[in-house]
Amino acid sequence: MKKKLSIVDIANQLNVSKTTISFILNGRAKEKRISEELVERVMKYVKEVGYKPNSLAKSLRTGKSNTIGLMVEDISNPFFASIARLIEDRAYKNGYKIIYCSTDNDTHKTQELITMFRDRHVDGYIMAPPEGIEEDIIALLKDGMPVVMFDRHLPMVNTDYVEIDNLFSTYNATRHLIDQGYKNIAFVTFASEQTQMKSRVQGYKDALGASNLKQNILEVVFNQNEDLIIEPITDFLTKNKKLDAVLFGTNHIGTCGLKVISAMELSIPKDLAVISFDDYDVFKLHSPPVTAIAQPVEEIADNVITVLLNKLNARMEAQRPQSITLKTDLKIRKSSLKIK
Amino acid sequence: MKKKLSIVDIANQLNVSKTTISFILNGRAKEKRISEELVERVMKYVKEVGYKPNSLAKSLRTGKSNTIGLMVEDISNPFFASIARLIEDRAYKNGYKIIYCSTDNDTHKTQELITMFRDRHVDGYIMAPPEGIEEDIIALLKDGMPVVMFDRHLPMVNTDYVEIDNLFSTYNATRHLIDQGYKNIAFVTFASEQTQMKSRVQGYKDALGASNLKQNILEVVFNQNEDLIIEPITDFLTKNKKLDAVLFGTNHIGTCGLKVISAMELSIPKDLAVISFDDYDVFKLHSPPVTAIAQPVEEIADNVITVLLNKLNARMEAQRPQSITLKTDLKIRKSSLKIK
DNA sequence: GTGAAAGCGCTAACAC
DNA sequence: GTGTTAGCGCTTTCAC
Repeated sequence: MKKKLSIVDIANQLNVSKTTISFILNGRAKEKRISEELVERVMKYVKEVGYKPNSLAKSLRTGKSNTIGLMVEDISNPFFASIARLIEDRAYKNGYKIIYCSTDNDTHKTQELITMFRDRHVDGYIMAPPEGIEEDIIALLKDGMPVVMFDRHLPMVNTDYVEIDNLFSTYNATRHLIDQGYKNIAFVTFASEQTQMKSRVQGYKDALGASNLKQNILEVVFNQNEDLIIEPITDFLTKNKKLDAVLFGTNHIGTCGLKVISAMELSIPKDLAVISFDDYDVFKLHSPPVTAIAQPVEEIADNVITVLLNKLNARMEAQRPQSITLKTDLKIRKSSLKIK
Repeated sequence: MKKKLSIVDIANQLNVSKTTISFILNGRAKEKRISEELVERVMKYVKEVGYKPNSLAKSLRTGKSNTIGLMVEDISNPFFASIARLIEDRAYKNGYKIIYCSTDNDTHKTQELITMFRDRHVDGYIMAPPEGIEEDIIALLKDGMPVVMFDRHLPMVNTDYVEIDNLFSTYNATRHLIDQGYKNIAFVTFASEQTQMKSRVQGYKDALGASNLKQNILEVVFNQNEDLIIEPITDFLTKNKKLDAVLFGTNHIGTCGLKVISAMELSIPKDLAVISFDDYDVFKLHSPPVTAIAQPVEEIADNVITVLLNKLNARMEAQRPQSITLKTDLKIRKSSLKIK
């Protein structure tokens, strides 16, 4: 177990002061007019012995940790998992590490996690915030921490966010069902005040309203336990036999919905047409393939990290918060077509 | 933006030395025989002003960061995502944070990531190691870092790992196909020397051998790009028309395989019976539902973190590395039954 | 151009 | 029982 060497060891070995080494290592040699020859000698030696600065000490001194805190609803949800993956890649490429956690949409848990992140001195925050966390975020911002939200935002909090056009997404999907001739269209969503869910409901309502159709909305609770989602949907579909189409507000609800439909032995789209939010393997491979509102995950991740890196690099000039809205893509498949 | 207070501020405010504060905060009051009255006064004040010790300084001093490095193949793969989620929960509950990354099974990338983790002074490593990383892990172990592997292990590296009984899993699945009357059973796997993949192939071979059946193995390359998996499978299935069953060696291959089968308009199980590794929504919801080898993800995560925490807490006594092997569960569904 | 030294906030050996 | 003090390894001001 070779002892870790420090900047002092290097300095002693080379008969130079540690200040000089520090300057050279931080690329400030030119600025400090350190001789090229010395720079080269130091660099060579450093590489030779494989010296790595202690990032902890560096962070303690500079107050920067080169770490980004990422908070998603649930890392095992495919939407968040892919976003996390893409953000991870981009962050590492820019010298940042990611610490992540799943909030479960739980305000209290999220508060604790924010505290943990603060403790660890993360340089910036990326999050899909749960409800009721406004105060904590505002406190963060007040202390000068960059925060970028995605998937949803908090109307009372003035910070950057990247979202999709939720309203148009469901409006468009609902219109598609109407155009196909469906008349009793249901919408299943989480009971939630989150912006994205509210817009999704609104888009659905708007589309129905424009055609004078009746609303059928089911709200389920957000929960890790699938049974708590499956049960109310089963109930709902059993009681509303007239429904001829259903739009699921999230991928998780969509997956659960498909399980219910399969258990009830309903035929898609003959008995019930289906559209779900988020496009992924379960929907693509389903028989029949399920029409889905595809979110541009790569674009979302790209935008999120770009916005955050900008803020991180330009801490000085407090720029105006940006809000970015991206388009979704309705992937039309058999599950939503009308059978003649 | 209120200035962060330090232990010195507390000490001054209370007219006590910072050592005393430190002892009290670290629960060593009893041991140091500090008066209960003082302890109470300090605790009360600390809570009142919301003082939080600077964990960076603490880490610098103690050499402990309370961080665990988690390396998976790909965080967006549902198997790894669920494991990560479970490990995350358990780790947080025990006061550890997780830094994670996806290795892409790329040795070079993994080396860089290990370096990053070392830089950040993680206390322990959890990883599903790619091939060729033996040296780096051995170096880690030599420096006294706890490393726990899962999903696979490195035969040349003597450290703890948690795995499933891969050999029996595929043996059993293959036997099931044979019992159903299938005779031309293929196995699709990643071209890999990793222990888990080798055992999976072996299990398949053993089962066939016992029944004197011919092997049909397709090896595809590990790649993020699905097309590079879909294409060879398409090719393979097109060229081997006699096949009547196929066993997919991982969930990702299984998903790709289903896409191919769907594109080729083969009927499951009439034209081709199917079994895949890993049980998740895509397989459960498929029509017909796909027989799958279910890994006990919770058990895996539990064991991994338990083993690691043990090592972390008992750094002194170098215990013998443990290897834990868990059982899988073959979920038999329609896709592998013989149609009469 | 280079070096000495202060200090980031904390812990722990040692002194009293 | 409590306080003094020496670092952990680094950056950066200021002096030469």
